[in-house]
Amino acid sequence: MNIGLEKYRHYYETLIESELFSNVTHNSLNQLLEIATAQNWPKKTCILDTSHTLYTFHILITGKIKVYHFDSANDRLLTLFLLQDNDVFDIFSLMGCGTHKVYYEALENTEVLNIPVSKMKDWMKDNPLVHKSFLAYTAQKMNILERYIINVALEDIPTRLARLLYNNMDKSSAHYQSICGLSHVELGALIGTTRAVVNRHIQNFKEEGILEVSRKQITITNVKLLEEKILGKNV
Amino acid sequence: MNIGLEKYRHYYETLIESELFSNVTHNSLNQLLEIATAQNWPKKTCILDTSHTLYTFHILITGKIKVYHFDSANDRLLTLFLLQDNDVFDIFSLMGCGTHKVYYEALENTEVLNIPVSKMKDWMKDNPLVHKSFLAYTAQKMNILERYIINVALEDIPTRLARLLYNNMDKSSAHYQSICGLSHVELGALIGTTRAVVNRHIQNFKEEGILEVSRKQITITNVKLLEEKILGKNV
DNA sequence: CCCGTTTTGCTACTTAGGTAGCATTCCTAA
DNA sequence: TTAGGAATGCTACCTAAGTAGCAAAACGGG
Repeated sequence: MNIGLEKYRHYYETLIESELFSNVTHNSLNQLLEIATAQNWPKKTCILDTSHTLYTFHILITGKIKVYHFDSANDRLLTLFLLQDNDVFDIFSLMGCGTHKVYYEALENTEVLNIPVSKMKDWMKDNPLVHKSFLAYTAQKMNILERYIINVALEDIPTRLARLLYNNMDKSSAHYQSICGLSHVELGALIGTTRAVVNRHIQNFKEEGILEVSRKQITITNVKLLEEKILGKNV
Repeated sequence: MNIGLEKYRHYYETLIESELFSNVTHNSLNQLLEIATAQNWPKKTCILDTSHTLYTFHILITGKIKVYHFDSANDRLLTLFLLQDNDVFDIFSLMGCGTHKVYYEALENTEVLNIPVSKMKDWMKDNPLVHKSFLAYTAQKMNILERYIINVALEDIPTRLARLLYNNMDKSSAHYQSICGLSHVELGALIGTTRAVVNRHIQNFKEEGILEVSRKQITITNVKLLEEKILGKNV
């Protein structure tokens, strides 16, 4: 990797903390960084070429990336994952599962490491232990998907919306701000509906005193009521 | 394993053909069979105790098992997977992901191998290469889930139903029978709806000349029309 | 062979959610 | 500073899908 020592150290520190590379030797990690190139994806960068991730494996260092599917029949997006620090993509290309039709978009300024898939495969062959942590990682993602599908198939939109807000609530701050910076279109894509419907229910929540809104900003004012939305009215 | 030589050989032959154990030595495979106990699950056997799979890992030899979630709020089932030969469950318990709330039901007479999770973990430690094939296996399952969620979130029920029938169509036989032996309730659970709605659309398909029905038996009479249902009316 | 259970078919009703369209507010880049 | 584009709020409408309930048909164990 052709970069300054500081940057290099930054990447190294990030990877060493990742569970994916926890049982990799100092030496191997350096070898990984050797075959990687760093890249900056400014906010709104889109990867619409589905074959791109077929040949390049990515490690997300900082930032946020949306993985989504586009359905041309009814012109709608569905966000499958929000990737953050230490996420990697795409596992499928390492397995030779063939293309899967997903697109990527940077929701924030994002730093990624690029690694040619063939070289990544070689590196993994030299470091067979990583398969175990990659397996754990994949299982975790699969668990998220499983809950996702249960929500979409069996729960109504108020419940799904409430859960989305609840899970992304910043409990540390006193303000309980949730999913800052996402428009109603993005919220809709995250729960499998349209912006109009999201807006409708946000207005309802507002009337019920659950939250307050300003532009691209939702503040939960009554957490207890929000929890009730999720648990169902009978609880 | 305390069984006759023939049975043992049967299990051995089954496992050796599985992609999951393709790069395992003869010796290791025998060790695996040593710690396993065979069990027969008659049709309709249910595993409703979610902690069961937390302590016992299973390899499906022959038969068919439904993995499903139950939603008490609206009294509905959602089938997440149909497991067949050489499937294993549950990967999550090997990863220590904690319980995930799914139930199991044998849809046919089913032969499984039972292996205590702790012993399975030990065995995997001795055979680190299997992590790679388990990773590939999990990725494959995840891919199925991804398509599942896209279908449920973005497509209407006629399309989902058509796809289900199409994917399970027995193209080898001249009769194009689909998902034999499943009731409308089961079909509903497979696409995230209720039996009444499934029946409604099956009647529509029948009127359109796509299929014919008899009890627990659907025969596709016009594959081309069925394909059009999936691709959308504009194609 | 018969009785109870399961499966299926169908009617009628209700409603959540999708759609179209427009006006207002807010932001930002030229 | 301003023009154009996002983002939001809201109305009205429509339809797919969920629900309840019932009856006929088919099955299967005793």
